[in-house]
Amino acid sequence: MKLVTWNVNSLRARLKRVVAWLERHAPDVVCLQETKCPDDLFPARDLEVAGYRATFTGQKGLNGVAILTRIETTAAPVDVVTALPGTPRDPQRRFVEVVLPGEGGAEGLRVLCVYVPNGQAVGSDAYFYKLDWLSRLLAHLRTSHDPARPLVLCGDFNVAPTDLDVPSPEAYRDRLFATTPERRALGHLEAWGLVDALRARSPTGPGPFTWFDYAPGAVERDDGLRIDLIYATPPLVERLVEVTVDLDERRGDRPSDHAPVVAAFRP
DNA sequence: ATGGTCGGCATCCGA
Repeated sequence: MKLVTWNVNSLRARLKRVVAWLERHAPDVVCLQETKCPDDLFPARDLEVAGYRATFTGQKGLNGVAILTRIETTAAPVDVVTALPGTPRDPQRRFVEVVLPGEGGAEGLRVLCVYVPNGQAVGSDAYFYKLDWLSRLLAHLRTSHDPARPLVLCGDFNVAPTDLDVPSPEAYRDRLFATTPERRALGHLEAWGLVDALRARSPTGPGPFTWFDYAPGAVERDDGLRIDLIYATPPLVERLVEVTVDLDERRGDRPSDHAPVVAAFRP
């Protein structure tokens, strides 16, 4: 089973690249963030032609997430949730969750796809919204899910989990994406039972980075951040083969500013 | 030492 998480920075602007990528790699599960696409304009037909079912929630201009599943290999999603549980309802479209039923009574896979708020600047209202959003995500896991079951939580977390995930720990000390409260929030997710899949297989750094600024030369200088993460519960980590960052997809003509992160699992 | 680029939407904002 191959799963990818990818912040596409506008699905409609990226559609040709996304479809070409899906045809080249044939992933079974695809978690997309920043689709920037209202539901009535979501390119479901184009994705279906490419062989994928889509579960999505979006809004005009900003945010938006989707989970695509390969029709040929994957059962239709059930138990769909399209907003981060909790009150008040989050007005921003940043969360989608599905269950992919297993074959012949086998246990299914729960998939959560998130686009964590950026946070704008340390100490800003947006920063506290980000921390609050992460604590609501933790509360949802604690109240509704079980780390002993197969579950993946993946997406753009807008947090570099450790000093291995930034180019220079000194330069990033207490900066947005690397502050203690942001990292503590990820630490709580890990304490609940999630494992950072890439770091489990690639224990040294710095990097690999998944996001690079559009400013010229950022990719060549390897001046990025690792903020696109695949968290998995232990029964899935047991089946984890490898996790890779497709840096090629960050190059060339009009790429997203994020590279796809791909995890392969044994059946 | 500074600031560079995108996408969506409207001539600026968020990233």
